[in-house]
Amino acid sequence: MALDSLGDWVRTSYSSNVTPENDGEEVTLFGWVQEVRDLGGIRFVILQDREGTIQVTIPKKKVAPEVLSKSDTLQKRYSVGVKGTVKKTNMTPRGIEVIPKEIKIFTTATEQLPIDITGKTPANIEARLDARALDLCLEQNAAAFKIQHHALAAIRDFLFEKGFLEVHTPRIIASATEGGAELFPVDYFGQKAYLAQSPQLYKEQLTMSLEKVFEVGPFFRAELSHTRRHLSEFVSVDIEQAFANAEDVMQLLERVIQYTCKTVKEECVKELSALKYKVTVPELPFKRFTYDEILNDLKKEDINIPWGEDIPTPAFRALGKERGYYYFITDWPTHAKAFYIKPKDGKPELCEGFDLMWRWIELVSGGTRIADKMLLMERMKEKGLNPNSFKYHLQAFDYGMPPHAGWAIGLERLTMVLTGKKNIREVSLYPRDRVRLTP
RNA sequence: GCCCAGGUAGUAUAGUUCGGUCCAGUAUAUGCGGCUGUCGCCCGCAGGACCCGGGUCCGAAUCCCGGCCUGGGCGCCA
Repeated sequence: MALDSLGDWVRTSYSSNVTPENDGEEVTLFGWVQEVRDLGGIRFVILQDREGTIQVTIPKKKVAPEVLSKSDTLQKRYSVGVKGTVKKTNMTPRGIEVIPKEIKIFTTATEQLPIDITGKTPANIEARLDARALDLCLEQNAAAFKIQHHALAAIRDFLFEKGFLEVHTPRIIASATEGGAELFPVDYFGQKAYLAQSPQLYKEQLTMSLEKVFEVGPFFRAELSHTRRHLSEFVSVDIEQAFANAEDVMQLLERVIQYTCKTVKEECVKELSALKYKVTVPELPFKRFTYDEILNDLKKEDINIPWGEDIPTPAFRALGKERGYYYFITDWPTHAKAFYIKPKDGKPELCEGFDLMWRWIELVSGGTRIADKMLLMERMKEKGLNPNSFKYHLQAFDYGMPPHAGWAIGLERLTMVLTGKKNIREVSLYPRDRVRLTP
């Protein structure tokens, strides 16, 4: 088939911008054929673009022969341009249709698509991810990413307003940031290096100069996790603030979350409706429970966690909804948290780390950090880490490390909460997990 | 890494209990034909599948073993 070029055509409107008030006007639309319904003497072509769909109506005896013959060849997913006249009508849900004067076909598509794009026979997540580029052409599948965009924009707005600087730290590092989690090794000009699991140490160092920083970016964990809420590559929204403690950054966090929910609820009406999901804006302050309180509540449910152990997922599920959807857990046992979390003054078995939970999902973790070099080295040793491998980090503590605190939001997990998606792979464009490396 | 359940046309499913009724049914998609107001259009026709390897058996989609993959859960982790 002879394909058309863009030529001098310029889009005048997205589908959603055309309203009955444009009756009689000429528009140039770009997009894709979503569906062709041919009734014999009349043909309906549903044109889709990023913002929605619009009906192009072709009364076969009334349009120009070139338009008719072009429209004869149209198939699903052809990339097309339509120049035509807007007509007010009560025959379509939108109250308008477009009668074409000229149609351009830019590219074609295979006859048999790998997934059903009309939504009549929804595909499984696996088939969808294998054909992700096409999968995202479905409104309800793209919706989660539009919501993620607005959520991240809200977070950025809020942090900029509070005086945070956006920074970028290395993804390629020489040694483990935190110990614990498994790292992906990479070859760095013959040296052994790793993909970063977190910006933790760098963002802490930046508090002694830039004071309030945040970073949004991907991080990598080589864990063999097999759950609905783990990815090998995930996006973290990290902040770190000088001259602040856990309570300060918890207050910042709950406002960030509230503002984000409010923004998404207001700006993503169409997307939320496509997802059939409602976002509720949480009240402030979020409830705060200590680790001991959670353990006591679990005892009432006949779940006994020995003091000092991490709280397993089934225990969180058992706690039910009465805790509210968002809640903090504070006062964790020091040894259950990372080495850089500050033990409580006068009660060193507890620490100033916290988690923000959404029901049973850990959304955010954070805390007051240790600013004292000797104490930090002590904690490293207790965790079985060798302070020598952190010498570049530790030297920063010789130059006036301020008291500081911070947190990290798992962006995909937040997106799950904002979209109602139950599998984290739905809210990652091209998810990477233990077995999936493509597309 | 462990436990449970699975893997059937492009997609989604029925059939597996108790091997023969299944050269595998249905919907949707695709192709061809028809239809002037559809919007999950409708009608007719056509082609299209039992995850891979091995085993048992007269006979395997169905039973057994191994592998790979998927869903759910656990662990690890965040």
